[in-house]
Amino acid sequence: MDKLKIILAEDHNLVRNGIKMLLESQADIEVIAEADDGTRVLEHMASGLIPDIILADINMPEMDGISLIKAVKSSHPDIKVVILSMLDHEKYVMQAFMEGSYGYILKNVNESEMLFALKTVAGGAKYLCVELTETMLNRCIHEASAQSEQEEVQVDLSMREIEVLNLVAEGYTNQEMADKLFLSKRTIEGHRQMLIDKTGSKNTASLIRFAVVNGYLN
Amino acid sequence: MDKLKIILAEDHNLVRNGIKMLLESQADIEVIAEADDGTRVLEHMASGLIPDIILADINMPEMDGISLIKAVKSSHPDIKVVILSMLDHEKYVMQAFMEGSYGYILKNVNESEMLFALKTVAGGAKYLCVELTETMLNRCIHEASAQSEQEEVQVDLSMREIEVLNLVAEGYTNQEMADKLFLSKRTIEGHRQMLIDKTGSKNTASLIRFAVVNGYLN
DNA sequence: TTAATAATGGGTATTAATAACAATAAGAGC
DNA sequence: GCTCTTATTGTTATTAATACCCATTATTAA
Repeated sequence: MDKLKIILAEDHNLVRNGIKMLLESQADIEVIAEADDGTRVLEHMASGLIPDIILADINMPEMDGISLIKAVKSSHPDIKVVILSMLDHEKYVMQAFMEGSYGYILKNVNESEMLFALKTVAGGAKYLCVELTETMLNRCIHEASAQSEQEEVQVDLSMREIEVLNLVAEGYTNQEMADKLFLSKRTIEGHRQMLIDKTGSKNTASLIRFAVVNGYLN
Repeated sequence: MDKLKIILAEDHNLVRNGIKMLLESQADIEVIAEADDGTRVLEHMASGLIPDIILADINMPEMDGISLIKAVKSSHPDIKVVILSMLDHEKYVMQAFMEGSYGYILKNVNESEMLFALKTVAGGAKYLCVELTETMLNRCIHEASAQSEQEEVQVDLSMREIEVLNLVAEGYTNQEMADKLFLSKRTIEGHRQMLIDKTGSKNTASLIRFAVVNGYLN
């Protein structure tokens, strides 16, 4: 099996050398080039150095990691970019993956995780470091539990009522709905009264708020 | 350093033996007990076999993995349960972590990921397997992009208008709001007209839907 | 089979909301 | 100082919504 070819892009010398030493200690990994900026990476590639993976700091002077992803994506779509970062801001994580990053790793990962990440990415999967995965999990759990705790209000509405409810929310008047549904205006009025009564609302305004909050609108 | 002590709970013999062989081939891991059901795990622990990690199938005959988490949590809160599963249903993943699981691993992971997962968990972090992390990432990206594409509607509302808007959504009539805010009923009517005009709504109903959807209600 | 319920409608009365014509006072910006 | 905007209020008219009373029909449950 060939060695995994990597270009390392990181503007701080000490950090770059440390990571390089770690990677070169592995028999199946080879750092074929280094760069202190995104533009330098593109220059390397233009001169024929084609890696499997680019390991890039998200924060570099001229061209940052995110911009580098875009540039690489368009010229060499099969090269995988992995972002290195000090920041655990979720915004950057999402942005990186949306732009096509294959990995996002905080700089405080240990050796084994870094190597595992590179092999995972080399295998075609995406990798998010353990610490960030945990953060994301906690957020999802939070959202899920917040959702489940508020969904106590459950009202049994008929199909017709839900249909009318949706039209009301779109701004239709009783007469318009009656014409649209081939019903009497009086019937629609009856449904609306039922909706207000069943949901315990005071009027249309509070009814619609209830409907949106509790997900009764398509 | 001591060996990592593991109890393996899995009702299918072949699978259990396979995993056991994989783990025992590692110098720093020891499978101290096996079980074909959650209840058997508790029996082992009652008789003095205390592991660092319990690796448990989510689907077992009597007591499943999730129930096992709860039982272990209450009697031995420092023991970490890692769930093994065939299913990639997100619901189970969330449920497992909400109950206090330390890991969730699909059965199709390779050896190195399994070992990495166990070491990560032993170190106190939570672990979600690469495949599921990717699924979750994709969902987050989806949500994020869906959010950003709809948030084009931005209306500049004054403090008063937002105040009135909230009261309207709570079901107050113009007269009630006028009394509450020490204003003329006619003033409230004016604000409501502005709200409808500014947001491009047809009436109160569509105004309130707009307000909830776009987050104008506290 | 009978009773209950949901969907459909009618009548009528009252209340609330919407719309379009205004004016005045206060404050911000030039 | 002057202008422009915003918040405030007025008058009047029309339209829409709400709240009761009720009946009929069809379907469902007991």
